[in-house]
Amino acid sequence: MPEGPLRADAQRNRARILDTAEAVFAEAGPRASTEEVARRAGVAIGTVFRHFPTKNDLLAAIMKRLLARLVEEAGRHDLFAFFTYMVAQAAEKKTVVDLLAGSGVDIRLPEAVGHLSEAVGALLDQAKNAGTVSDQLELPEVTALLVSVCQGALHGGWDGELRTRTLNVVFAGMRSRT
Amino acid sequence: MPEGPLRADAQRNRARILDTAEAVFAEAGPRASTEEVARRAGVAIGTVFRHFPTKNDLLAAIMKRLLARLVEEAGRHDLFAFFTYMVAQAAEKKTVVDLLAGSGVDIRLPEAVGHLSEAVGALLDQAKNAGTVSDQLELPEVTALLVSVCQGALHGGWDGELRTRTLNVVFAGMRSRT
DNA sequence: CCTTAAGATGAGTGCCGACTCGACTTCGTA
DNA sequence: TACGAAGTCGAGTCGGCACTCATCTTAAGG
Repeated sequence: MPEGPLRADAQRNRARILDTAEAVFAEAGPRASTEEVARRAGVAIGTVFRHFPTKNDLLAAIMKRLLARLVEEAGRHDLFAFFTYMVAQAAEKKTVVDLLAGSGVDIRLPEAVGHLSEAVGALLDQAKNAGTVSDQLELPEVTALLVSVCQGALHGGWDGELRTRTLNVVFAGMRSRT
Repeated sequence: MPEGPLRADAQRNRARILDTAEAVFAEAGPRASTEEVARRAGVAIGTVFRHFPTKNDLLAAIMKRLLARLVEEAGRHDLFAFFTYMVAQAAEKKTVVDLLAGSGVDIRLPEAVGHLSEAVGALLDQAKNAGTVSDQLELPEVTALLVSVCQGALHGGWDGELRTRTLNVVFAGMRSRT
């Protein structure tokens, strides 16, 4: 497996596979078969395995992209808006949440997750300075709440109304000093 | 498959299988194999399938027991204590939470879940009357929060400290009127 | 063009886990 | 104790899925 730059068609296929896989796993979770991904990407199964030697590699690649996007997105929101954004995304990203939590598949993306933590940490500091959250609030519980609420939204299939009501309770909790 | 009362040895095996399965699935989640359950219960695989014709039947039976226990437990706590109790249990009950959320396996236990909802509803009313939560707080978001926090605790593997801090934020949110 | 190595293909392999079934064992009863 | 029905056993079947590899195709430098 030479390391040089990919041939044009290989680049195209790789991108296609990544996009398709993201969609497939978002719909069906990490249990979806690699063959389904290949089929919907319009390539042979062997091609998928050429680019991503194991299914985990494929999942890891998707995760990395998604996390990078989230970090970027964090820069565009304040803490509350980012919570709302992530919960809204959760329903469409079964896999992200599942994997962020480590269920089923073993993937280690310490750096990628670390970057997201840092981003949330920045939002938290900013919110503290603005006085919109209690200054006793710390990163660990913020992260814990974020993951929790995403999981809940994901598995519970909340509608817009319930989502708002639930987030409002959490936000109220983050504002109030204990 | 006659319906009459079970033979003594069959009753023993059935109970053994249920207990073992609960432990196995609690440790490894619903992905654990039926054979593992049989092995650890000290019975042949065929025996498991005699009592529970499909794996889902087995999972459903476990869920029903667990939910019944939770409803009973709800009677012994107030709303906040019940939250705390459930989160503490979550780590040991991978399967309950997973299945409450419907991930992976399709099981419908409308009545059993309904009973749990009722029980939480009762705790909520009681808390409202006691003035320990906002009277604008409604059952749907309470349930959503409960499920979320259990999921979070389950997947995140919170330690005692973090668990307390996180729950305190949620409790503060439930107390404060929006 | 022509060459050639990177890449694509897809039938095939091996494994694992849910579920079956005919032979065997045990319980409960008379 | 003897008998039949209920229950147990576990090797075997079956399907699904991750992964392989010999063969064919095509991009890209000369």
